[in-house]
Amino acid sequence: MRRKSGALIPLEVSILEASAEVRRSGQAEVHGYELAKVVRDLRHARRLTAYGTLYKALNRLERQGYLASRWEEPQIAADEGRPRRRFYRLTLEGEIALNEARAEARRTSAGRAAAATVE
Amino acid sequence: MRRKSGALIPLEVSILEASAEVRRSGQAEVHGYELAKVVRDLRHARRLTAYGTLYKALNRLERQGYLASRWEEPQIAADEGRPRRRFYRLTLEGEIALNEARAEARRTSAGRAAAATVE
DNA sequence: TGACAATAGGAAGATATCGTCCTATTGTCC
DNA sequence: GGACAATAGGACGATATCTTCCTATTGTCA
Repeated sequence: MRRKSGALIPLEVSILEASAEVRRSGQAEVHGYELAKVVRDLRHARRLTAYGTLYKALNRLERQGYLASRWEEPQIAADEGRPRRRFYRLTLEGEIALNEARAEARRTSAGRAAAATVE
Repeated sequence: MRRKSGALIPLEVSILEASAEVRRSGQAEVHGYELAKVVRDLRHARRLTAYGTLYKALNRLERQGYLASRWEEPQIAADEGRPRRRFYRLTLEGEIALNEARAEARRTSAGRAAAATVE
């Protein structure tokens, strides 16, 4: 797939959506692994087995400035006996991009609906 | 498999063997994942895909006092960007047990050889 | 429109450790 | 010797993140 400059692909929108969702529920940050679950639910059971896909998307979003990340304190992960997590949070730019994507989706579906009616 | 009280099973002998081997090469400790490779080599390419088997054996050996373990400093794993390791080292008891197992193996193979010659 | 280039997606593996569940094997006791 | 109980073994999944390699799709430009 080649990227239409500046546009977000569906998976990326889902990720931003999930980040916003998580924050709305009172959590400032999410780690990738948990995000995977939320995204999986948002896209209703589309399995997303390949975590590589998600982590690559997270990287892209961070490079674009839509997400910011920080690594968990090593001691905490050690205390809880699990691998270290990397936490992501939605940035202001990310929020704006998400809103634009939503608006765009509305326009498109409206257009599609109109077209469907006309046909 | 039921354990003959006090006896070591082949995998456990291999583990102790590998630990001794590693130490001989100047390394005081090994972590499980690396040990898996050494053991895999000792038992020539017997794949040992199931790490669960190895970690369970490590646990048994530690409970029996043949191995001692310590966890890596969380910061080091973090700095190197990988999961935390658990290091094992052969104890004195472990060394003794290993020597006994070796002697036992010699006796058995000698017995087998003799039997084979007689037959 | 058709070719090409760019890149997203998916599979799979690396890095580490551990838990659960079921099966297979073996020692022991009668 | 055969039944039973104990437990080792293996498959698989959880926890987390990331890399590599190949394929599929899509935007763009001629």
